[in-house]
Amino acid sequence: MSIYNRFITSAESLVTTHEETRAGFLSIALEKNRVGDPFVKNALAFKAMAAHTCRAEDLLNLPEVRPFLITAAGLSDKSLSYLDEDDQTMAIKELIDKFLKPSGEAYIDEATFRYLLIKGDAVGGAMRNKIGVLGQERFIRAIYSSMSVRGMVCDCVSTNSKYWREIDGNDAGTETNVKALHWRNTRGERILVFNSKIPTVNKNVDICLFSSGIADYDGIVRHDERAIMFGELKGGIDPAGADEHWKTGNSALNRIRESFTKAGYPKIKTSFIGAAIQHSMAEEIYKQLEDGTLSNASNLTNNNQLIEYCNWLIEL
Amino acid sequence: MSIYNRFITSAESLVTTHEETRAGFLSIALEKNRVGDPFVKNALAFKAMAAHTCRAEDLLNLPEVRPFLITAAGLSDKSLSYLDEDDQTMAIKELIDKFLKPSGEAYIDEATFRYLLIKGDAVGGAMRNKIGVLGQERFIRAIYSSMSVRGMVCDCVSTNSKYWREIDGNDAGTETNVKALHWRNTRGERILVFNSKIPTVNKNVDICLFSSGIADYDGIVRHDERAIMFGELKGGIDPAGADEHWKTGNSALNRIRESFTKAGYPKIKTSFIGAAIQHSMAEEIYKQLEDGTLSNASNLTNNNQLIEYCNWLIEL
DNA sequence: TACACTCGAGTTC
DNA sequence: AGAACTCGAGTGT
Repeated sequence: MSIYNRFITSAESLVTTHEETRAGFLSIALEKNRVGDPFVKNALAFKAMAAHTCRAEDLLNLPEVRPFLITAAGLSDKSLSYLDEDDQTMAIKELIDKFLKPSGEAYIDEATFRYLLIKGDAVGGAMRNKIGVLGQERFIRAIYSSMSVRGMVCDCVSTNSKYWREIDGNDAGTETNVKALHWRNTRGERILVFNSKIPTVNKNVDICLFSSGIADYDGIVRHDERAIMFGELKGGIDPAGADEHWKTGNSALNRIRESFTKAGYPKIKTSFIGAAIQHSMAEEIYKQLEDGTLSNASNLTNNNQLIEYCNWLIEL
Repeated sequence: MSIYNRFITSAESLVTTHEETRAGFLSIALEKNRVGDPFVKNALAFKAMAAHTCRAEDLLNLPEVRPFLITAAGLSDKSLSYLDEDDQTMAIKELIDKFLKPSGEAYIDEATFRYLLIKGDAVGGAMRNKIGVLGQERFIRAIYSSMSVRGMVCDCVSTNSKYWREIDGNDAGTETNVKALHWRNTRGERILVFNSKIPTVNKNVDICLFSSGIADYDGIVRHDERAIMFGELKGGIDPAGADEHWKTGNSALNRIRESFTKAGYPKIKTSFIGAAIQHSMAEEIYKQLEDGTLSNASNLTNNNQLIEYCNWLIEL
């Protein structure tokens, strides 16, 4: 089977360049500084609130700093879903006994420092979500760009709205908060839905293409017979995570194929877009493209490949 | 096909209990405090080193604080592999101009706070590695326990040594830094290797069982004909990560099966041990146990299941 | 030494 | 409310 994407000429052509990796890490650093800002402010606020206390134990009498202390005690917000009030109180007491008291007069600094260390992990988590969102936006800009060249009209519905509006690809920001896009190609109307739970798979899917008009958008994900293509999109640039996330994506794609085959639609198309692609996984992707397991793919950081992918997607 | 593990009576029996999840998150918090300690100390040391400076720019004249500033600028150690000296210097200058100067006299606190935020992400990373190691140790203790009941003798080679020594399962700490175990069962000698790259798969595998004596240990991973079973071990307890990591593990296991089938050994056994198992993935695991795709499995937090798994492993 | 392992910090559906 | 999405912070082979 020949590969649809003219810019995938070999497994190697899928691999991310060093320069793209570098650029990715630099932009992460910049963004991380911004995301961290509120926590720096919180730390300063805590210092002010605690300034009039004399000893570590006094902090227990300030209910307004309890959330701060819970964090300083090493508890992530995530963990709080599994811990009750007593667990949290116990953690705070441990913090005071094992770390704040021993630091003597510097107990406020000690608490502040520990708060920041723990919130640093939180900043990392928030960043990872943001990186994913930025990847989707990059993909959507490529779609607009491909459509713009053809003079196509595209409608959009946002994550935070129920109304469709026509997109002007030149407007800044139109790639943010996109829940779904709609357009018309030579074969009919198409709706591309992002991050949606597909009942047949019982899992969320990054990219979901259906044959549908806007009027049928509600509940379209239940119409297996209208489903055309599903795709996984991985926006991260870390080479160390590349194979890890490809393995996850590959399992997710297999679940999609198995579910749709079982539901009587074995011809469902699948595709993969990744920003971090390493040699070894590129070989696997290339093989899957050759044997038809994957219908298309692209390196998100390779514009030619990405636009070619979008051209294919739009005309599917 | 019937399931080897008597304590896997249904998909449900694989699912992790809330109490185990709670305990896991609590122990993460405790450990995180310990791992964070050195960074708190670094922060204090920086404050002392910078105390005699008057303005943010003065920090540029202190070469010994450059690594500290690189971190404060938002650059992870990981990212440094992709960034050159100039990139790093540029990041530091951004830090000074955008964050330190605007904070006026508080520039030392500002730098310290940002350092801690970034290192907090590092602490998180180190923790995740540690959690993985603790999972392996828990598994090894179960193996010792199972052997101890049978009065079996077990030899061990550490990650940091080339010499085998006999294990006394009652000695504390013998489960740490284990690279491989050796024992003899009714069918012959067995060596269980941890975290080893298997040439045939060209990937690292968590648990690798071979038919081999100690004398043949070197290079045993190249002997496909001696390979008996490969397993994935996931020590994390976060329910939110459970399906994610099962997908990864499932892909890894598929690669093992495919590689060994291609190499002429289609009967290679595979297994999965996970600490965080959710309902939906439990169904998939259970199905794979029923149809023989997986030879065995266990929830790492369920002692009956785990011991039963070890009994099976030891006698394979 | 390049490559791929560890896993949970967030968020969203 | 519960399940599963985002991805890179470490580490080791």
